[in-house]
Amino acid sequence: MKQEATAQSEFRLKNEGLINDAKKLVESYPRVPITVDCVIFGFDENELKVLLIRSDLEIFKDKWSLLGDFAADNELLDDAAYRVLKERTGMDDVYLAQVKTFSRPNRHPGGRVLTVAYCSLLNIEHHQLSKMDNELHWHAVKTIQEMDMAFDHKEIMNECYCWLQKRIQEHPLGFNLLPEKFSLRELQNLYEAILDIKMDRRNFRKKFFAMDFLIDTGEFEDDVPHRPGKLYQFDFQKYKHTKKKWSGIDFG
Amino acid sequence: MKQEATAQSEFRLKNEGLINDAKKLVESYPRVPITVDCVIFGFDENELKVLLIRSDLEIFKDKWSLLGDFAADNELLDDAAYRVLKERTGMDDVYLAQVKTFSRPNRHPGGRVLTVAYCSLLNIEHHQLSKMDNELHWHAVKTIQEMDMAFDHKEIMNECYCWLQKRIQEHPLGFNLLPEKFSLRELQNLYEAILDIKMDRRNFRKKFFAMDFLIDTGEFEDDVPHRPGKLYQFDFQKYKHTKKKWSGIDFG
DNA sequence: TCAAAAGTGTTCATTATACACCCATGA
DNA sequence: TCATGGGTGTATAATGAACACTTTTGA
Repeated sequence: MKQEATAQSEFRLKNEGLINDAKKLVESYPRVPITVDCVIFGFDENELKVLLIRSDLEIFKDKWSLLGDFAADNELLDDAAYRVLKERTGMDDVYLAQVKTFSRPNRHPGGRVLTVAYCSLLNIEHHQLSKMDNELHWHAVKTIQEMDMAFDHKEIMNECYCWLQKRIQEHPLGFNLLPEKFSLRELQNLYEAILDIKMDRRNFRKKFFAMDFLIDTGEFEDDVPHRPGKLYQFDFQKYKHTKKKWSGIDFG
Repeated sequence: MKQEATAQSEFRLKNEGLINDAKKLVESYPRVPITVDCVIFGFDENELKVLLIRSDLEIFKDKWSLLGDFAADNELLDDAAYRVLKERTGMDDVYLAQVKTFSRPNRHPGGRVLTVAYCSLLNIEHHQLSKMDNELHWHAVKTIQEMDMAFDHKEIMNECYCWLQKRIQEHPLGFNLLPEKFSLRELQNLYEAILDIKMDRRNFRKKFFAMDFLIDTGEFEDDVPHRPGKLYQFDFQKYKHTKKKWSGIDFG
C-alpha cells in the first residue's frame, strides 16, 4: 500500500516534469493574435445578403467589415464565433461552420493577426437586429464586389460565398435561411439566388419531392396577391438518419 | 509644390497615427502559439499510407505524431506547411491544401497551441525518405485506428482522410499519389483503397475514358508477371481549361 | 499450357432535361 | 375578368450499374 503510494507520487512527479518540458517548448514558440470573422448570410427579398458593419478601426473608417473579434484565452474558436454572433445579433441557434484560416502577414495594419473565417446562416425574418452600432446592416451579396472592405474581408467573403454555393448543393443548409415553413417558390428562389442560375420549376419540385425530406404542413401562404402555395418544413430528423451515398467520381 | 509636400507629410503623419492605433489594438489581443501539422498521404503496395514520426515530446515518446512545426514570425501558414514538408521529406513539388484549424484548449500538454491541418499527397516512389529521424516512416491508414497518437493527431488524421475521400471524387488529386505514368489498374486500386470500396473494372475504365483527361502514352507496364497494361498520363493542361459544371442538388 | 490480369459491349434502370397547359386566388 | 404564380406529366437523352468472355503475356 505504501509502495503503491510512492510509485504513484513518483509518477506524478515525473509527469509534472514532462508537462513542464512541454510548457517550456510551447513558450519558445512565436505567438500570434487570433481573431474569428463571421460571414453571416441571410436571405430576404429574393436576395442573398450578408451582414456587415463599418469597421471599428479608424484607419478603415469608410470601409465595411465582417463581424469579428479576437479569440479569448483558452476559448475554442467555434465558441468565439458563436460569441460574436450572439453579441452582434442576439442569435444563438444559428448554423455555423469553420471555412478557412487566413494568415497573410500584412492582412492587418496593426501587425500580424491570423483570422479564422466562419460561415453562418440565419433567417432574417426571425431576427430583428437589436444593436445597429457601426451601421450594422444587410448588404446584397451581388453589390459587394463594388464595395470597399476592410482588411482582406472581401477575399474572405468570396471564399465563404463559394463554400456556400458548393455546400448548399450537398447539404440542407438553405433551410437555415428560410422561415420554418416555406413554399417551394421561396426554396427555389433561394437556390437560384445563391447559385446565380435559373432552374426549371417543375424539375426543381420533382427533385425535392424525390428526396422526400419535405413535410407537407397542410398550411398555405398568406398575404400573397395570387394563388397561395403550400407550406413545407424540412424533415431534419429523417435527414439525420439517412446516410449519404458516395456521389461518384466526376471532375468534369 | 511646397503645399503639396506639406499635405503629403500631413497625410503620412496621420496615417502613422492610424497605424499606431491599429498596433495598439492588436497588442491588446491575447496571443497564441500556432503550429501547422501535415497529413502526408502516399500510396504504395495498393495501400493508402500516411507519414508519421515518433513524437518529439518526451511526454508522448511512445506515440506517433504528424509532421508539424510552429509557424515562424510573419510566415504564411501555407509556407510553413511547405517548409515542414521540405524539411522532413526533401520534397517541394507536392500537393498541399489547408483542411481545418484545431483549437481545443487542452490539445497540447504544454498549454494552448492552435494548429492548422494541411493535407498533402506525394508519390512514394519518387521520393526516398532522406532523414529517418524519429522513426519517420509510412503507416497504412487502415492500421492507424489502433495506434496511439500524440495530441489530437488521430482526430486530425481522420478529418484529413475524410477530406481526401470526398475531394478525390471531385478533383484529380489521385495522380499526385501515382507515378507520372500509370496503368488503369493502378488508378483503380488507388480509388478503391482510398474510398474503401470495390468498383467494376469496366465501368471504372468507361468513366475515366469518358472524362477524356487521360493521355495514352503508347507505353506499357514492365516487370509484371502477366499481360502488361497501357500507361497513361493525366492531362492537367486540359483539365485546367475545363470549367466544372455545377453537379446538382442532392443531399441523399 | 497455365495463371493472371488486360481489354472490351450490351442491356437495363435510373436520373436529368426540356417543355406547355389548366387552376386558384386576390385585385 | 385578369394578372400572377401554383400545380402537374410526359417524352427523350444521358448516365450509372450489372454482368462474361476473349486476349495477351510471362512463368
